[in-house]
Amino acid sequence: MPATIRDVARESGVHISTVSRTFSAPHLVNPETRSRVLACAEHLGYRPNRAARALITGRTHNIGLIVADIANPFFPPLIKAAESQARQRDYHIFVTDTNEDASVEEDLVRALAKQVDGVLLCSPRMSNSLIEQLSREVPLVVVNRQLTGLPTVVMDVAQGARLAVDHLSRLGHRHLALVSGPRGSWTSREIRRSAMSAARASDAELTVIGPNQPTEDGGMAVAEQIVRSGVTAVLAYNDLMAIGLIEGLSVHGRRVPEDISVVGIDDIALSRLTRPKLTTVATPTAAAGRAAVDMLLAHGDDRRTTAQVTLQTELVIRDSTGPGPGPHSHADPGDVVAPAPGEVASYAKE
Amino acid sequence: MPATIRDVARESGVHISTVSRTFSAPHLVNPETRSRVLACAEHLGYRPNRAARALITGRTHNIGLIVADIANPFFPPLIKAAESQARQRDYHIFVTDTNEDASVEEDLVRALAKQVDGVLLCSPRMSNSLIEQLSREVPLVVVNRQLTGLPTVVMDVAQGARLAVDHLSRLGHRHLALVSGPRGSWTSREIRRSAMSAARASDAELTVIGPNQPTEDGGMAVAEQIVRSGVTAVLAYNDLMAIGLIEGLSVHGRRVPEDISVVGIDDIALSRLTRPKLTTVATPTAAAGRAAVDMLLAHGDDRRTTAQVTLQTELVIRDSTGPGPGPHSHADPGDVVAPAPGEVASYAKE
DNA sequence: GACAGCCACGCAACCGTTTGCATTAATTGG
DNA sequence: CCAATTAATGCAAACGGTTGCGTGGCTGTC
Repeated sequence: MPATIRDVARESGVHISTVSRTFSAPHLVNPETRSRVLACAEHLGYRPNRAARALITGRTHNIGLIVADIANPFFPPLIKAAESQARQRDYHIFVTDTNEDASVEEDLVRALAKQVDGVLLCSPRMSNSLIEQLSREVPLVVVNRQLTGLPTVVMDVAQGARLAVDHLSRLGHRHLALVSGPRGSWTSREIRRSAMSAARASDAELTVIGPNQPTEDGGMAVAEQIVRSGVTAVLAYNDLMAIGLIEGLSVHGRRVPEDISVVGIDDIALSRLTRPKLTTVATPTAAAGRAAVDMLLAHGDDRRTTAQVTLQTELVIRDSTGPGPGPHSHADPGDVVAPAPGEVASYAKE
Repeated sequence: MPATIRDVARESGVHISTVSRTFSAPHLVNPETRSRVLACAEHLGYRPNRAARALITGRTHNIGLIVADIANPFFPPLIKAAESQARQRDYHIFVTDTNEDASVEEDLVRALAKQVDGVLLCSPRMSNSLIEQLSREVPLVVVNRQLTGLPTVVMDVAQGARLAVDHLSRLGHRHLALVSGPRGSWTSREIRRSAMSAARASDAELTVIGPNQPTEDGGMAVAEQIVRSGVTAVLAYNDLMAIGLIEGLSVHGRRVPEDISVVGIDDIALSRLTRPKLTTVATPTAAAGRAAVDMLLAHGDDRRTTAQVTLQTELVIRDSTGPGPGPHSHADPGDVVAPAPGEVASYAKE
């Protein structure tokens, strides 16, 4: 039913190869002929069939994007940024969702492999070795996990976690808890590692609780443990969990930040709208989406370029953190000064 | 590089057509041969090339899904449901985002048309006539807009708006405002129509404010107008706006629900987590996603089946609505009883 | 024992494009 | 004025599958 290249060729009295060239190599065809062909194409409503083109060129002009959970507000800005970046280069994005299930990731990559030119793997839960194996079947860019030998883009969550712990300890909190994320998350391990060393450096105690589901419910579910543990400040794996946790704490009669301080990570739009407004570590998700697309499209066919991008994070101090029972540390001249509420403390990329 | 059907044929000593049949029509090939072919295919890591298959069968096994804004939490549950429904039938979903811009919708449909078997058009902002025109170029299922002659799935927001207005008027509110949605939204028109008639029926006054951007910012932006208008209760186009509005009202020193009651629409996950928890009209988004996929895949090639599905909505009463200045209407025996907070009032589909 | 029928499989055309090569016409240089 | 370029187009072989049709061998029937 839809017009094919042959219809256009017949209508404009040239060979199909000429029609093909008017679209894919216009400089090779006489301007006069070209405009005639274009007119016919327009008139017939002709649009090149991408499947057929893909068959011969080997490029589908599609990109796969696999995220753990579309419903997690962390991802949509990343997706939108990737989409608009891709669209600019005449690519389309295939978004899919694994429901936080490591075992479906593999299937999805394989299913996508044949109909895309590459896959953006965001926040993978599967093993490094499996990722490496898959990267031999289809070009891969990994987001939110560092992996040698593959192009990756990560947020500097270690820096963010350090900022958060420093902020809490400077407020006088000596007993902290870390509510960690899902099993298999590189980000969660990274946060844990960095938070522990930061706590040690400022002589605070850090209890790790997890792994947990990275959702509101996951945060709510640990509220009781937090209360029992007696800590006065919590760093959560992400904002969603922090928000769920605050809700759970209120059920147990604890107020934030008066009784317990809570810090999230991600700075999703929502964190500005809850009460109290959430103190959190802002991660540049849109930039990550753009970078990932750029990296995938950059190395045309040589798979050797394996750039590793690290994006910096910032601590955004809002209303969910307050003074703890310990002594405030008055900032020394040489010390990093905690910014006023609502402002932003950022460190340059190392 | 990747194995093709010919490699498998060579390795297993049969013709390519036999290999093809082992995958697309297994009953036509001898079980013994079949298992040999399957073994070779497995061994070579062969996976059929969907682009090539699409070329001859005319079916890509892909579905396009166009939404106004992925970052609006209303959509992710719909997307996830559509994805999982599609996956069950060996289809993939292409998600794209129009940034609430009517003019990019057309381009996206056309761009998708050639690489999908059909498009799910969610919450379109473009004109009916354009939709009809596009539906002749690619099978379309329209979600969140009623349109004769095309398969559609809509939520019964008219019913929802009526429930909301009745709820408010029963609480004693006589001056209501409707914060409407974006230009071009069928849902917004529908809500407006129904809310106005419900207000008239219960002798309340209804001020319409809009059109507005359907986001938190959009809600926040109308707070001042609401305050100036002197209304005591507001129905917002969606939860996001309701939440933004509540935030904006607090900036103007108004408390919800003590000073002003607010009702949202959608029942996004977030509406349970804000303070106060939002009273809202729950729309069955997941069911809509599933239904849309089913409808698209149902009518194989006959485009004549144009079922219209309407999904029922429910009023969920939480903490953002309270008594107004007017007299409470005590529920008559024959009246619909407002349910206890946290419960659900639902009407059967008409 | 010949014939109808069926089962498995091979053959080859086809889907809509791209692209290296051949062909023709027009242009340039010597 | 002819040979050598160059520009514009045609030709046909791919790309990786699917599918209608044909064929050979085997079984069962009378």
